[in-house]
Amino acid sequence: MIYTIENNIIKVFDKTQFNPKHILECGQVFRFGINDDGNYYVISDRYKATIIEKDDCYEIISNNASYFVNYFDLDTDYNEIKKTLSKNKILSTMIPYGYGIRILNGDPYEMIFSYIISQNNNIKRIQKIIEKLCQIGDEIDDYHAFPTISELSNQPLSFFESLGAGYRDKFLKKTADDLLHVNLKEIESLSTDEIYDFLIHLTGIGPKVASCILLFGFHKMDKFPVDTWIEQVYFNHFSSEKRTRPAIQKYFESEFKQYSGIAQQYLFYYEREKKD
DNA sequence: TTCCAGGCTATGT
DNA sequence: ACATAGCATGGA
Repeated sequence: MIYTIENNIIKVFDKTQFNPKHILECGQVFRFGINDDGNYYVISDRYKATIIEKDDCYEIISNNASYFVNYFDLDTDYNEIKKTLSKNKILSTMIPYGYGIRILNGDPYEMIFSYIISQNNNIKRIQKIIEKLCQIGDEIDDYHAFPTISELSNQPLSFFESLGAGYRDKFLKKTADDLLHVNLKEIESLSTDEIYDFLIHLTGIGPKVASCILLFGFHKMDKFPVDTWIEQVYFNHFSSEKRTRPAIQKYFESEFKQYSGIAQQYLFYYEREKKD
């Protein structure tokens, strides 16, 4: 996709494959919001970006332009991907609702803790719990960085209990301790199956959460996480054949292959958006 | 009051 | 290998 960088401002020139509402509200990220002036902002790891719409482009204003070029996956052409995915007639009717979706390159540690919190939970409450968790992160300008793994593992269980995370507090504490001496940079170089195996042995991570972390934290686009919304969209639009969630995941991954994760985001956004 | 939310762990068969 | 009870919290 075409973009330029000047004075730490990224200009994105193709509004047909970059839309902040679609990107941020399709469920892949939790630390975002809308400023008083109506512009979206997003915080990832230690960095913050604000997105402003101009006549011919979107401007991404941040404290680390190169970080956000990678974060927003700007070197990938999503119009080509949409063309391929549109061969599926059902999906092709849903893509227009979230035409500007892109898969973000989130920080693996942040994705792990965020998606442990997400299980059997709703997005508003997930966001509240994560923001509370971030109070112990570095203060930068008007926001907090996501806490480092040592900051997290230094906290007693009572800290996690104070987040209002419910029964997940013990999962968070145990995973923080287990990850303290793990270098995720080394994990990143493993195969998708090996990373999945590593993730699913952590406490509080099952098939769905592991798939989300692979997709949003390790950019493994062939993963198709199945939650209650996707289950709905499967039964309402794709098949009346009864399947378990793992079976639904296999069904979609064999249909959408290396672009499964992107297809999943279009479906998730479509299903949630029409209820708002 | 009951049901549900980006499901997982533990415990059965 | 597969099925299911129990789980913390808060909003509809």
